[in-house]
Amino acid sequence: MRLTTKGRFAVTAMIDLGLRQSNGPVTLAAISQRQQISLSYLEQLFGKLRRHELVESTRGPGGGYTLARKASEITVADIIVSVDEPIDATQCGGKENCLGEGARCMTHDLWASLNTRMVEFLSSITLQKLVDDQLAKGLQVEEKPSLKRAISAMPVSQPIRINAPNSVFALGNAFSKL
Amino acid sequence: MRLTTKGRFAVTAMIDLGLRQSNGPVTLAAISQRQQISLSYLEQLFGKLRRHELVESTRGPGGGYTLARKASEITVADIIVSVDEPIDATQCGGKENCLGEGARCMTHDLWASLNTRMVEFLSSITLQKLVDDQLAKGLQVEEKPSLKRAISAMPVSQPIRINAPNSVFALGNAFSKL
DNA sequence: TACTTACCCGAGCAAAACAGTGGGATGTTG
DNA sequence: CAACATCCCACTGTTTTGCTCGGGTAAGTA
Repeated sequence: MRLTTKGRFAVTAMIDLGLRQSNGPVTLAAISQRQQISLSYLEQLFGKLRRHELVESTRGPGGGYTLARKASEITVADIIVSVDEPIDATQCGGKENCLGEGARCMTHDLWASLNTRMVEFLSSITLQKLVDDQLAKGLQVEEKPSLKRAISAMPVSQPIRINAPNSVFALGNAFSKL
Repeated sequence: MRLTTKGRFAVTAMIDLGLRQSNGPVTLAAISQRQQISLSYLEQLFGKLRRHELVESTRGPGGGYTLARKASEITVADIIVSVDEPIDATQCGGKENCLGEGARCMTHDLWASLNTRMVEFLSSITLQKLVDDQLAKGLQVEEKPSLKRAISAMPVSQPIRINAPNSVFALGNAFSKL
């Protein structure tokens, strides 16, 4: 489990998608504009997200991406491992007795447990939660009803624009040097 | 807050230090051998750890590094931010209204909260806890009493070698593909 | 059919980060 | 003094990041 800006981009894009997919597929071009992420980079990220079955794609005009399952069933951990993939934290290739004498290099057990704790933590945060946070923070999702294609079985879109507790920057300065 | 192998190296080295500093200063050369981390790389990491006042150095023969404060007062978050430093997760330089129209680019608040949650989590894990885990896992710290220098006010070394619940690899395979 | 939209895919590329090397300087001890 | 061990800086090679370009393919519209 690595944690880089790459994963952040992916999570940001997924939130954007979660916020707007109730109108039908969302194009990468739109996400690119709103979130200031290069289109080609988004394509690479979503290629991975699609291969990990977190999103589904629809080609052609009116197409774009939608979540492959409910936002409440997608976790931050899912997203991050999808784009950050491999990583072998143990650095000795997972071999036992990496230092001979049955010593086993410590990082083994150590990172095993720390890593699972990280994964557990990030698995406890669902995309739905992050989407709700954004809505609660006063973000407005502009309806774009100019859509020809009626997606089959469009789920009941959750109530939108729950303008709520302000304190927009309550945490914003808490890590100016992080 | 980034999370890479660099931070892992630092945490690993700090645990090694925490395990053995009761005998007096620990040399980087020794940590390098035990943990299989290049000496020069360790020097760089400990340079940062020292500048962040997590460790103290003693030069000359018999010298080495010791923890600057009790292991129970050093957290994983402390270590990681020391070596991983800067990172501006917001990508718009912390400016408000980064997209004009008072829109504020979402990543702002989002990463603020997710980041603080990460930091909170990693701050809840002390070095002492990790050291105890290692001891509990059956790691044996060989005493090296051939030490001439008696460090002033050597703290009472905690009981060592608490061979305890086995299950060494209970979690080890839980993330073969992480 | 032609045209547009939008996903798909690969090659490549500059900059940064990662991990390590080398050489030397400084300070401490015996 | 010599040995030790931190300190410090510059430099290297590899990987990852983040991005561009160029060309595909599938789906919808006229």
